[in-house]
Amino acid sequence: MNSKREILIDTALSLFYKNGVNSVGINEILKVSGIAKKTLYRHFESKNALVLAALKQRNNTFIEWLECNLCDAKTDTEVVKNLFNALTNWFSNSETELGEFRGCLFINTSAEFSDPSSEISLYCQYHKQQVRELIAENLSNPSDAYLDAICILKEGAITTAYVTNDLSAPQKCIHILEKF
Amino acid sequence: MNSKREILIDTALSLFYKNGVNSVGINEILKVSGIAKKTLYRHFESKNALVLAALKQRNNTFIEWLECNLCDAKTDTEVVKNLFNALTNWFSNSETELGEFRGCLFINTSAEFSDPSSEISLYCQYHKQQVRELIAENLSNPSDAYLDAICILKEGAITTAYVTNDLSAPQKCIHILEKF
DNA sequence: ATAAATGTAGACCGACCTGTCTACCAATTA
DNA sequence: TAATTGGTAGACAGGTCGGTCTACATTTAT
Repeated sequence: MNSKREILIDTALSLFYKNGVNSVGINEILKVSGIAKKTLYRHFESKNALVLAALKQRNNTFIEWLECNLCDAKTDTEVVKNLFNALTNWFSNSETELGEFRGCLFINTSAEFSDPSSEISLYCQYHKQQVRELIAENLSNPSDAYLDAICILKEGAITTAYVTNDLSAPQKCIHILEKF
Repeated sequence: MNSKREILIDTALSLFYKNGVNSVGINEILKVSGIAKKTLYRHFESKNALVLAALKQRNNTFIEWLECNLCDAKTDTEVVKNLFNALTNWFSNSETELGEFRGCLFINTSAEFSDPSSEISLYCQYHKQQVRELIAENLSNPSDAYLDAICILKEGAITTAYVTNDLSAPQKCIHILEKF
């Protein structure tokens, strides 16, 4: 019976994403999930372990979501369009499985953890690699330069949308890549 | 005599940038700066006020630094080159006045403050506008699309460099913009 | 010289943090 | 039936948080 474990991860993830990892205490997660502290510490040896589990969950959800959005593209330009249209939907809260847009959890979490060699920072880095590989798999023989451009613009779109509240950033990225 | 005030801001800023705003306590700032708590609260009514002052200081430093890097450009492509070369220098810790690279303080701080209408989040947004305007001033009749491209790529370069540790991102941005 | 402002040192407040522990309950399994 | 497992509730420990306050020292201005 690992349903408690899953409830803990789901609750933690939604709170972490909404308010930031360091701003959410264990007790809040317990209160919201209605699970006892002892149970949490049977499943996770520390808060960091729970954070890591939540990041992994988010990574799975996100990769799956992105996969679905890219898979039906027939040309490279369609992949790009699908990718950035998907971002637009995410930013405007049309993708329920991703939750209310609050930037990228992995960027946000990296920002909170100053040690780049910590397990958590490394996992954030890993997530970005995963996304990059997924995009690469959906392109036909992409050059490194093209892939780099897509990925940098993707990060730029996420950051711009979140910090400056400009939801049109992904559409601008499509135009930029048209000329590439 | 506002030297104490300045010391507090400088100390707070360097700690905030290194470790994140929420991870740095008032007491740590006091210990490092060697200033009494009462003095801090005479100058600032709350920690948030100190955070805001530190952000303003960072904004000034950053804008000044960027201004110096852009001002001697003669063509638009030179402005772009100067901008992204400056980012490269920043990321590789060759710009002492910006401190050891730990991403963008304003992006990081936005990530920590979940309420987008808070004064702090709004100031982060303001900073990005300031940078955009500064870039615009150094370009000759730039189209909105061109300016958008530069700014999105800039955010992408910062985020990519920080999260995935790819210091070459700015140079890739130059190539992307060459084809624009 | 006197008064006001600015400073230091740090005790203290109530709240919250992660993590441990006791005590008890319910369900499954040998 | 007895024992094990997984659960609840929450006190507790040791520490940090932002912020207030007292008591005293030093500087500045009138």
